[in-house]
Amino acid sequence: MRYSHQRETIKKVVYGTDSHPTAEWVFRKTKNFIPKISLGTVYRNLKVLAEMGQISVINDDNISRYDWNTNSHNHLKCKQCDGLIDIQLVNDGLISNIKKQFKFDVDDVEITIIGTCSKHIK
Amino acid sequence: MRYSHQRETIKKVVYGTDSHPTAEWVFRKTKNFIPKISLGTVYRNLKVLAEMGQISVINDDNISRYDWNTNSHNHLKCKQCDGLIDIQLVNDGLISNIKKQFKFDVDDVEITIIGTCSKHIK
DNA sequence: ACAATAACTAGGAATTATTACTAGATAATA
DNA sequence: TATTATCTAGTAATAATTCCTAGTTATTGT
Repeated sequence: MRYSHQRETIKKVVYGTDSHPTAEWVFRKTKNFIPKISLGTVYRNLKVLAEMGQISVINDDNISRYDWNTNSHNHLKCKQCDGLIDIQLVNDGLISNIKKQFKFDVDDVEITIIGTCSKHIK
Repeated sequence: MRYSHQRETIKKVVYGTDSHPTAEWVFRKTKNFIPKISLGTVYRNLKVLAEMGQISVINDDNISRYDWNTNSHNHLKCKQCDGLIDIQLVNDGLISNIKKQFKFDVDDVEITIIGTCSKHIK
């Protein structure tokens, strides 16, 4: 893996937000630093960063969003503003339970809680 | 909403499997009954069936899959065979907890457990 | 039963997100 | 500094899904 200015900049952009941005958003932001960067470069580098474990990918409504937070965590998803909020739920016992009950080797537990965030509750 | 042979057939196809099929799969199966059905019709009707609450939509790796089971339930997703297995986890207290802790009105809790199913564990 | 009509369909074009390709640019190395 | 393997910009291709339109069909009133 060779150093690349593009990849470093893309990484900084993702690390600079909590908004779980899409590739398109990362592309627009990165253009502020590298105006001639191409969308394909953004996609390719988001993918390699994810493969290297430096960012994580979130699957949201059939589009990919990216997250600097690679620790296993969960999300509150607001239907009103479409925002994703990070939370940390403790699943003590859940994993070992699943393993016993279903003979299923657990790698990760994805929990997304859909609803309405405080901004939209009167 | 008018009766339509196509829609009824599509619904029966979805209700006839536990495999959480994609639109493409439903299209192929439905063609056995209505050879001239078009993919657009399948997509449109899957969407209206979901809007009517008669089927549910699962977002899996950026493609939509459909499920006759509209009760809130959870999934085990096997990385090896790409299968989805229905399970029912009890989240006693989780919802009210989230509501208190984050002032967030919960509509649904989506839990997908990623890993390896029994078929692939030696 | 029949005509009127609003909703539905097939077929194909359009759109959106993403990946693939390629000629030229650039980081690493000796 | 020359070599070279990796990377990028730009663009074409692909995949999933939605949109559009002329023709078809279920429904309703007569």
